[in-house]
Amino acid sequence: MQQEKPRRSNRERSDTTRAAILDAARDLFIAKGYADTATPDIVAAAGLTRGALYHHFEDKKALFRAVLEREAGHVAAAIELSDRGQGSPRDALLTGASAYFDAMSIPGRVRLLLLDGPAVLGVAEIAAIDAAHGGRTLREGLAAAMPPGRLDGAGLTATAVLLSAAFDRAVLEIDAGAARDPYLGAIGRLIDGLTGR
Amino acid sequence: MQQEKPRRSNRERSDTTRAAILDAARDLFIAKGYADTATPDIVAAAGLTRGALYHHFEDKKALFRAVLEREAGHVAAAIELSDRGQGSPRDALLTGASAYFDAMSIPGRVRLLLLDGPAVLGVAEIAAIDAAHGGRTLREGLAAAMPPGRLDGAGLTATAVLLSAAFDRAVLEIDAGAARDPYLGAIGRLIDGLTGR
DNA sequence: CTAACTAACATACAGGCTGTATGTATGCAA
DNA sequence: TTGCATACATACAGCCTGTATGTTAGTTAG
Repeated sequence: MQQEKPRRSNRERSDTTRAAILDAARDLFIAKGYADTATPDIVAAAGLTRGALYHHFEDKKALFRAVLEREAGHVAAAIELSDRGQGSPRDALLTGASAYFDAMSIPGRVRLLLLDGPAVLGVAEIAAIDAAHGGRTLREGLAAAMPPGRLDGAGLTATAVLLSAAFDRAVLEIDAGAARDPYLGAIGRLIDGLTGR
Repeated sequence: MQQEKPRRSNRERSDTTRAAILDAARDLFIAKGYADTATPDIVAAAGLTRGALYHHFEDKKALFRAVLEREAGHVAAAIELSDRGQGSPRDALLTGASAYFDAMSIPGRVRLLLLDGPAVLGVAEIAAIDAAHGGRTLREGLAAAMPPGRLDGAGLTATAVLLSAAFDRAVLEIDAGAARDPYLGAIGRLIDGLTGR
């Protein structure tokens, strides 16, 4: 019974352990929240020790940030993918909202991105994270759907931000057990009201 | 130099120390956040020891909850107070929004009620807290301002929840340094769109 | 090919924090 | 005034984070 020596390159080793730590951390952050998740538990779940964690990440918060960035990337990719529809600007907004609902219905994403994220990293950093992953789309979609010339840049930005907040709250409520249809309907009413029916 | 013996009743002692702990905790939770605030620091600021804290509160989270409830009460009271205007339902909504903006501009309230609160206590408990302090008003105000019969109960509730989310995000942005006017304007546009101009 | 260096971990340690258990003094009630 | 309960203070155990140090394996210079 000769043991198979892995003989992997350093790069491979780093990548796999990094991924293992990220996966385990994600699961535990989702299950118990950031504060109640201990680094010994994370590395135990990944079959490693805390030495590996602190070799790859500066501290627990940096690990959390890495988990969030990966998750935000997945959400952005899912929305991007659904963007092929070329209906009216109004329909494009509703399609995007629906895709956002779908993407955020993956268990744990609400907690990661909308609850623990802002509290642990602060609003500025969270805004930076999902701005880096395509936060422009909503503002542009809204600009396309609004009657032109009625809104200056600041007004448009503020409106897009508030609409995004409505999206977030909707997925929060749905995640907490609320029905999806009333919130998708309410989003539609908000959009229709803004774009002038 | 005879020392003046306080000779206070037990009830008095409890009330003052409870208040002292709540005050000190509020200041530190605001300044450093819930997670980075240590109970030794809280009681040191209050001139007491941890024994007093754990005598009056079950644990750190319960203390935080008590701080939040007091703060939510102040916000609700401020809004209630501004509610005397009996203009159109639409104006009443905008007046309420403005009052909410004012109330939440007290430093630290955004962090307490909108960032740390949901993350530490969970959305359900936060919802319960500000439902207990008059969360009905927005739904009722919206019902009065909307054209009647166009919305069932679930739709109205969802719309009110999303509008409330927009309020929250607006004060978050303003708290983070954004200008107030664009957001008050955006709120107005949302309301006008919902109520059919 | 090998010696030196470095990356990728594991192990050990120091400080701090939370929650609890225990001790003490003061108000209160019989 | 005697006994009990309330309002604290003090002491302790366990856990967690971040760092410092040790060890093994991969990489590179000569």
